[in-house]
Amino acid sequence: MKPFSSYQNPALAADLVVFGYYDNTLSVLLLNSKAEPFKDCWTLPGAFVQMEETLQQACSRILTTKLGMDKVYLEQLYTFDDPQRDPRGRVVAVAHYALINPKKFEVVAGQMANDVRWFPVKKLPALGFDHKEMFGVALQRLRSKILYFPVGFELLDEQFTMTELHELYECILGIGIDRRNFRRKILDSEYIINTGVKREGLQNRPAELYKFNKKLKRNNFQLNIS
Amino acid sequence: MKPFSSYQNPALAADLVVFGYYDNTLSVLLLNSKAEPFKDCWTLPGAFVQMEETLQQACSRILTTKLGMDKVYLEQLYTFDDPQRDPRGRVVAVAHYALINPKKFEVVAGQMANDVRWFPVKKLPALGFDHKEMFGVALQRLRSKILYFPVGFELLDEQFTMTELHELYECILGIGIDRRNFRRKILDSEYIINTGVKREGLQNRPAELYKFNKKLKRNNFQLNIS
DNA sequence: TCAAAAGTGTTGTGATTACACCCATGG
DNA sequence: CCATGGGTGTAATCACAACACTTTTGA
Repeated sequence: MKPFSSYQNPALAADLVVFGYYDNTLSVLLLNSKAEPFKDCWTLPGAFVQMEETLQQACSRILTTKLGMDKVYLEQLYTFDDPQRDPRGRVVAVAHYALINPKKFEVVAGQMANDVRWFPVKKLPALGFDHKEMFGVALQRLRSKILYFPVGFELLDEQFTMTELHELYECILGIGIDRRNFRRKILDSEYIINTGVKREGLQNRPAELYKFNKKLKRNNFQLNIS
Repeated sequence: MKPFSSYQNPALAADLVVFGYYDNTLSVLLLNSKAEPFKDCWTLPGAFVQMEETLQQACSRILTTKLGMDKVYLEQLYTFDDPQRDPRGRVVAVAHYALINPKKFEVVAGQMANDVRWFPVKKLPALGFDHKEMFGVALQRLRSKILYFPVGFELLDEQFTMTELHELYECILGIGIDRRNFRRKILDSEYIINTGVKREGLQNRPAELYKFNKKLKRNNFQLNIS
């Protein structure tokens, strides 16, 4: 049995939903493609998977070369396989999502794209391919994951205030959460540590700064939303 | 940009973790492969995805031609992409799991396999490729899914007793669940309907038979385990 | 002293757990 | 009448939701 030479295989792509959080807004990175079939359309960043690389490596390659990012939180989402999803031919795409802190990277348009921009998730333009669907799956996954796993820390600075974390959760989930109940829940979970440092220099009471408790075993957290 | 002819693509496979439930045991269907590289080894059923077919269709093809099954519950799990996972060459495999009622099908070994057998999940043999890992992901997914979605009904007969459903949950989750609390929870969720019929002929009190309430909107169920 | 955001506890309610006895049937 | 599994209710506990006032700072 030698299917590797005798059969034709679909092309394999890795596509990325890159989430970033700034100005109290959750955003997604989109490319304005230079090439057909979605020229001048916004699309998710993606690339064909090479014979010798893993999906993770393909994603890293996209992040590094096209976007100037590295070492980010990355998770596989779902594989999209509609034979018609790419007008150029059969492409099976494995969707991933990444979480980054936009402050840490300067986004640069690579050779493939005219333009790379952050779009607030509530103001997305029309997307090419089946990328709207990929985005939907990614947002859903992020929303459910943040309830039982501390993914939020990937989006914030090393140190952050309780209010910043609180606003991040409200923003991602799209709901209001009682401030005191949120604080208690988070502190009880022991996912964060008080650094003892305070954020000074504002014209109101200085907020305590926290950091993520990296030593924590998982399964210790379940946020139920109000 | 014409990557479809100019680049070589990895082979794409669909692999299946087929769960069945009988004799109070959750089992998985394995093939004893006739072909290298895992001749006389147990493996999960799988096939290469053809250019014109979807992953779902590839799975159906496996289920129909190799196993004589059709129209079963099927869900995509995860895509396995380690370049070394198949000694024959680069194969990216999209793992799925299926739920079937073994009573409804007669398992037949297709031309690819010497032998097709059900193995209780607690007594699995060594598996070829990375199929142990695929199985692990599948079991984990089934366990978490059954807590908020009525997948259990795919494994039982059309009509079933509360005790049968209870035992199924205990078996899949591998824990004991209080009988009265389970009953209350399930009935409150309205996922099942009392048919009014009873299972007669046993030498004890006849049990009421229930069926799945197919009209129910989702999101109405959250089983918390004791 | 004022504005603006940070910090803090309590109480009512609803859900979950733990638990034991009676019922219906066939042999 | 007995063995077997089927069916039922309640009380204690816990977790969550709702809620308002005080503190600290800079201007």
